Amino acid sequence: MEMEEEEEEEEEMMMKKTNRKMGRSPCCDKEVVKKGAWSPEEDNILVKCIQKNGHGKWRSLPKLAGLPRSHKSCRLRWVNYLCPNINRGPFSPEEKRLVVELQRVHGNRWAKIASHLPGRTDNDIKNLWNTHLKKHTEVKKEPWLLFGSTEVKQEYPFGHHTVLWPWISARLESEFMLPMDPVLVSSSSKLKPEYDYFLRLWNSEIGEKFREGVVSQSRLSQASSSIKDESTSGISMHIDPGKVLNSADSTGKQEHLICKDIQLGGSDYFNSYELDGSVDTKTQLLLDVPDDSGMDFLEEACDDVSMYLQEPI
DNA sequence: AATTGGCTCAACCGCGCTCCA
DNA sequence: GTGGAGCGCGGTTGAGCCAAT
Repeated sequence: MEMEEEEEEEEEMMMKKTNRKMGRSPCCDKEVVKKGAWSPEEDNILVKCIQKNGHGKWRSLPKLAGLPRSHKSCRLRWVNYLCPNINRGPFSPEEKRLVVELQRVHGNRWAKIASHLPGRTDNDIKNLWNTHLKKHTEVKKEPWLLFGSTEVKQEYPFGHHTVLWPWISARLESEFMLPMDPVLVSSSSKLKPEYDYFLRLWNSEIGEKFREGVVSQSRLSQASSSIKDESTSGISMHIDPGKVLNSADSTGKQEHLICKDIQLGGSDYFNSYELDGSVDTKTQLLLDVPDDSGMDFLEEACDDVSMYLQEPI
């Protein structure tokens, strides 16, 4: 049995070497392969084969397992269904909210989104989006449309503006990733216009108070259960002086951003950052956005947050 | 009871990227 | 530099299920 497998592996190696020189071998897709739903027997064979040989060599796996399936089909079956890490339960409201926020940030990059949701596959998320969440596309594009909705009033009883914080946090988390790309660091002009706007919002008095925990933990938890706090300051940080990033603001002025490694307090998604340098406390600065930027709703959010911060806790 | 329409989700298809000879 | 192999990803399809008519 083992001898046979060794011979097969050797044959596989020989085929690989030969194919390098003789062009593409007949793809298994073109052979007679079984399509359609997988039977429990096939699942069993695939799982046993992967447990024995590991996954990664998808091309050779169908032959190894003796399955009349394409390597793509085998991979898909494992990745989307048989992998033991997969969470096959229904999506929680929190997961749905996260998918919506991440879709807003990343677009239809389902694999990227799935990487933020342990146990969920890109296919699951894609299906969730197409079947449940797509109808909210307009709201996704224009979050201020959430203002006043019954759902938001129920979920954000302390002010509908708070619905924006998870969204803003998600944007920041994503946008701050951009300068970490060496290409982008060396060419900040490639940064998206919105990037600077979100930085300034986060860098504002309001953002500062938000970070410092003026918005108390209890309220934060109601504003977004995605953001977990460990201390009264709301966010626990560790400074990494090695990560000093540059970005240009709308005037071309360079700001230095010190990226901090954040203790997430239970959330592995919402990283947070604090800005070092010229902290502009004027809320008006936030509103200095072109009319066609699509960010006008933030003006209302800023007003709401300002009023909110003055409310007794 | 039969039909229809909508919904869900597993699976397929094809494109594009990366690696390597 | 070029082209093939291998793989991952996103879009799409279609079978099965279920509720409404």
